[in-house]
Amino acid sequence: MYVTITGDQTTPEPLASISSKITRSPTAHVKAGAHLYFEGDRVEWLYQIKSGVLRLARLLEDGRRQVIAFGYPGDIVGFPSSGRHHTDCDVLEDACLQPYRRSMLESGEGDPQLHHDLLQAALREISAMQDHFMMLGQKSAAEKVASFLCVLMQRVGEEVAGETQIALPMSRGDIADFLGLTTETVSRTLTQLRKSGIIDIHNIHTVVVRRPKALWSLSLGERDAPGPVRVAGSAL
Amino acid sequence: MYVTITGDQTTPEPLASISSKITRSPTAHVKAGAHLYFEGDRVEWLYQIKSGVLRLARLLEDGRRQVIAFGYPGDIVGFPSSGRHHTDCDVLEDACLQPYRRSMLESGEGDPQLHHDLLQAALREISAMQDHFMMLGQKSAAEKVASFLCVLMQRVGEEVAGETQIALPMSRGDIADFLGLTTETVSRTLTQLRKSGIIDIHNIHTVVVRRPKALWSLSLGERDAPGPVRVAGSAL
DNA sequence: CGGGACATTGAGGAGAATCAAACAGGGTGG
DNA sequence: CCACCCTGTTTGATTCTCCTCAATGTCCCG
Repeated sequence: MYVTITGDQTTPEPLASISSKITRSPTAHVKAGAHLYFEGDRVEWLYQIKSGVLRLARLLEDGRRQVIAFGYPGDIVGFPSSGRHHTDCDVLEDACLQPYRRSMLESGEGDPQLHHDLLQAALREISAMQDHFMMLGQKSAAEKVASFLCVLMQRVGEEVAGETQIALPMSRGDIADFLGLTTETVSRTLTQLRKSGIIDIHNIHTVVVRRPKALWSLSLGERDAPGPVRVAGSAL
Repeated sequence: MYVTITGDQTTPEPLASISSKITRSPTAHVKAGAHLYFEGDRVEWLYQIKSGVLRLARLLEDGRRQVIAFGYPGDIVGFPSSGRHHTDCDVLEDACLQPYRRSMLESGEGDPQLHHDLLQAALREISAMQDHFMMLGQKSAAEKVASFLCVLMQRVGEEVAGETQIALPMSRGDIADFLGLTTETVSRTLTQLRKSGIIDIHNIHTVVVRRPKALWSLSLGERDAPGPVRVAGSAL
């Protein structure tokens, strides 16, 4: 999952509908905390995520870390470069994965449809990463956090009592390293969104979007938030 | 071309050696200022750059721009997403391009070798973009500019009188929008590199690297620059 | 109940953006 | 051929966003 909010309403990351009927390996179940692979490992399998959440990250020797992407249902992870993994990947939330042999992507003998689908997934990946560049390079902290929440809302938001609820299985530090911010800035920004009545923080790992339009506006860098301000209770 | 300086000495972006013998279209020559395609255009062709420099960019409606990549010899541009271009592309320096039909990437009928090479290029693209994330999200202005110059040095540096000369066909604004900085910051950073004797600015479009090791150190965020400081003349 | 990891909040400062002004350089027209 | 202009670059002054450092708070798990 990348941050692909760019202004147009298009959803550039539709679920990859892999349509292979044959040579399907049994799905793998992995537990939170497990590592799928490390940078430099030889690539044997790609995985399509059926459920759960993964984290892909890259490290600099001085300790700085970039979270490259979060893997959500529908995403495919493990694209090889020169036959090797280029990120670390571990599990944030118990996941169910559909493995595909690397050869299905690179040669596709025996299943042209699967080969085609995996290739299309790689091309969508490139396009989504380009949008993510825009976010990393040009957006302010508030826009980044708002964009991040918007994407999650679209991808995995759950309707609860007429409002959209978002699970955040990752830590604030993960979000920070994903958006190019610090833990403190992410935390402060979320607090501000809460105080302005745009979101509600049910608990550390669950937020509720109260004013989706305002969140969307913020993600695009618009100053004023549309819609009525419904701050319940708080006299701040 | 992406900024792929991550600490290890590996060169993650070797020239793609497309080895097709058949169905080769004649090369196309395009002049500086020309547009190859726009965001949203239907993709008919991919291009491998034989000479010259291209610029790939994406715009936000409020005017902000992200330069996604510069296209240098060896690079392939035009990867489709849902059959369409996802960036604008224009020519910074007169270029010679080898076109490949989109179908050669997506189905590859008739030339499996070409199909394979284009796919590998797409996978290398993903990997290079991941490194670029690291740069955009985690590096300081000085590190970004130094990293940028290091990559250019490797890719297109010319040995002139024992020193490496780099051509910069793009504007400071282009560099800024590529690195997630402003024109002024890029300019100031280059000036600082000049004053510290690491580079020389022959003219606006040509810099000479005087102390490659120091530039490399800076790109990794190391405080002190190794090697003797040979500031000729200037008493600053 | 206590400990540890993570999150929030605060104060202060650094780095980059912004605003503004001078500067260079290349092309055009007189 | 030169003066002028236009665009892009450099430099300076100032502002402000976000980072850093530090303290406090909260939640989960043994």
